[in-house]
Amino acid sequence: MPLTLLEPRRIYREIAEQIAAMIASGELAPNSRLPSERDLAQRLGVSRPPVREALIALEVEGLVDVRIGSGVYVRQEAASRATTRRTRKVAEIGPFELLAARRMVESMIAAEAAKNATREQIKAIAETVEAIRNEDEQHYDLRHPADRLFHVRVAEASGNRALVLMTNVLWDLRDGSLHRRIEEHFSTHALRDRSNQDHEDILGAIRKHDSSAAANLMRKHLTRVERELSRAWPTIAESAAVAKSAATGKRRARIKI
Amino acid sequence: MPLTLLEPRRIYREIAEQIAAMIASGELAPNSRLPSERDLAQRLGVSRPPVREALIALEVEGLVDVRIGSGVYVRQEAASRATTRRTRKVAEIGPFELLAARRMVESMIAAEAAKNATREQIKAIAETVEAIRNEDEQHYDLRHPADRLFHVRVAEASGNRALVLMTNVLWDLRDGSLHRRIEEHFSTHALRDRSNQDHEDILGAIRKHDSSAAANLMRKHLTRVERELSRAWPTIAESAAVAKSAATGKRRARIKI
DNA sequence: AATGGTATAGTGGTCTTACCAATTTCACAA
DNA sequence: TTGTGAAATTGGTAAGACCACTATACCATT
Repeated sequence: MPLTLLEPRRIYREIAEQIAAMIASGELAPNSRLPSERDLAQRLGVSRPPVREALIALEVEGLVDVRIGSGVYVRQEAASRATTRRTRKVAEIGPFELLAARRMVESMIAAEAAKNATREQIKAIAETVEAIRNEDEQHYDLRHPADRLFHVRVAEASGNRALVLMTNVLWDLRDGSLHRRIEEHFSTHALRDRSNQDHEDILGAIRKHDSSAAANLMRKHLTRVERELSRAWPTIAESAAVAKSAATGKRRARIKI
Repeated sequence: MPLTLLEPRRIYREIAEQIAAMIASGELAPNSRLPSERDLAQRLGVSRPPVREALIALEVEGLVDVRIGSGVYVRQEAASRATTRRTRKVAEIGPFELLAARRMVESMIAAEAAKNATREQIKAIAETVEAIRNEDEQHYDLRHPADRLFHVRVAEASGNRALVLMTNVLWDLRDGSLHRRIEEHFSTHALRDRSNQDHEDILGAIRKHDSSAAANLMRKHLTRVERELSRAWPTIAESAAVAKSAATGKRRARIKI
């Protein structure tokens, strides 16, 4: 019998959720002022601290603007931001969906990097390739921050910080539970060695400023990862199914692979 | 004489900043436990509420994990997340840099949308085109949420939520002060009409499932916007220079156009 | 009439104290 | 050795108070 794993109720989250919903629905218009903290606390039947914490959470998310001595105001872009937030959280983006996106975005970035990379940037990329190799020989099993760093450095070589941000956001998507499970089952020496080879090839193309080669190699790299992941998928899915059955209700993982 | 516009000190931000720095520098390792709230408060010479607010801010940013009755723990991916956070905030990404990125990313997304769009998704895109036209005739001056919605809907038609997220993140970058100034000076009927025409053309290509045409039209659309922006740039830069001279110290806008 | 000062009420920021609920620890008993 | 339960620790919330800042209206001066 699958038990419903419940999460502790934290008032500040419920409050933040309510206010965010009101902003998303337009009930709270941009630039409008929220009730005072004391008012909100009284109306919600709670004390001030949780209300303040909720408002700070919304402030960090960029939904509201706190002006000392004046009040809390809804930001212009709050409504659309609330949407971004939901895309990120509501349904975890599966590994295949993510890899498809990365194949498109990162191959394009690699081409751009080959076009614009400076000597220093190429050197920085080479360092990460070296770091991954050394890491592998000793304790290859860790969560390889160097792998991410390689792709981020490539993006930096494009000279466009928006593209760097794209790369970081894509990699941040790997934090979900399913992705973590993959990390466990999907790290063997053989796979790592081939990835390292791919990285070196990409670095070579960037070094020669051959943008189409860089794009193709990056695409090939990610296609290969996808292929190997789909091969290993049955094993992973099995272990994931167990965890999945334990999660129910609101917490159910709505994962589209 | 340029005056330094001062911002109110908010203890919770200073605390959060300190802890985030310790995480980024590795001083606080992943999975390690932070001192208790009471300890932190005492060591920092403040009371508990500001400490809690700082921790909640870090929690919202995904840097730490709060476990009731146990303690506050540094998340695995905290270090790299801190980097993403910095890319986003440290230096505002300028309009030309952003447009360059959008040209690459969104044209690719448009191609993908043309490939995979369903009838419903095409209809949804058509609705936004219509909405923009109606909006223009009445009060064209507002911040056109429909424009953003058009591009988001196109991304949704790609069938890949990671690409939707990319689009949203790119548009969220337009919140900075400089971008806001642009909105003011860069909205004329003529420009709007041409954008609407572009949108209709893109919609047409997607409808025909002509992916290369969709990509080309999207690229053309953004290239045109960039061209017209660079034409209007002197006026905008002038008004921006005034505001810039008022911002000093930590708040200086490090804008790379 | 315009300007600058001032009083006052409202608001967010912080502090203090206290208690609750969940977790963890650990000594003690079976 | 293995449970078991009480105590200590930790985060969550409540209540009340005070401070600093903002906004507004009013008053005095120019």
